[in-house]
Amino acid sequence: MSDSDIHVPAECRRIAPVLQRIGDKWSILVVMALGDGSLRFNELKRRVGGISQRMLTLTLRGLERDGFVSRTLFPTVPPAVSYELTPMGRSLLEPVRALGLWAREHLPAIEAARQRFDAHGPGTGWERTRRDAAE
Amino acid sequence: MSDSDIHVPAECRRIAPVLQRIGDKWSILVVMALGDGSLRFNELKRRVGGISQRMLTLTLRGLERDGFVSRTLFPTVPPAVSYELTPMGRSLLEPVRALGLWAREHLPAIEAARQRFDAHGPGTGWERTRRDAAE
DNA sequence: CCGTATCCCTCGGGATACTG
DNA sequence: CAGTATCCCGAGGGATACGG
Repeated sequence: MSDSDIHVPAECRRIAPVLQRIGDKWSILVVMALGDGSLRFNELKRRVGGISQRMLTLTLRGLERDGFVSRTLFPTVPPAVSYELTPMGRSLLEPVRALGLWAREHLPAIEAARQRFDAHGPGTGWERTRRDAAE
Repeated sequence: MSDSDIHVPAECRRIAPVLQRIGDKWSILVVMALGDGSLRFNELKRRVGGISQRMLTLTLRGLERDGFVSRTLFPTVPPAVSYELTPMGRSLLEPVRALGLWAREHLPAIEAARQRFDAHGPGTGWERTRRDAAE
């Protein structure tokens, strides 16, 4: 299977679920928060900011299930739990950070495009009409 | 603003929306389908496969609004419309493809992790318990 | 401290039918 | 061909309360 197979529909369908996992509301935030090292549940909650207890739990379970995050329980009283990225989780960090850098670099352009689109409505911006049907 | 600012909460919050745009159910599929060149509406629909007419329209509008895709109308009868990636859309393709390669490379590991997790339940896999509270 | 359980509401998104 | 309009359902996710 060559690298150029990526654009084949069948290939796209296989990677799409992964993209959506990463693209869900909280996963990347949690993964990036764990990028600097292990964190306990409530530390993580504060770091991410805005996430509900329920969603942090669900997100962590999902990431743990997929092998991105490891969970370590210290059976003390009160109990302590620390989360940390697995090797695979850390390797995920690289392409995700690349996308992050891209996003940061192009955010102004995106917002500008939105304003053009919303202001002048569909019809300006990158929208065009060809009087000639030839390409 | 340095590169290391990526892990700062405020920075993450800014890139998260972009990640979610890309991570929605159809956007990447459409962007990747357009990676090879411009396509007309129904060509695109067939290429992506499984997308409803409604969702293709909505996805394209979103991508157009954000400046990823340009729409060109040929006022013939019946009308023809072709979609193609803008320069920014093409530049997005790079980090997305990087993530795609990562996904393909690690998909087996992810699926294996899932089976461990689902079979033996939470408790095996990367789950651990520390009898000593020290780290 | 670290969750699980429940309620509830919004939004994504599929199916279908209709227009220029 | 390339959409728009309508209906409708299930998943996503917040708020809150409770348990070990």
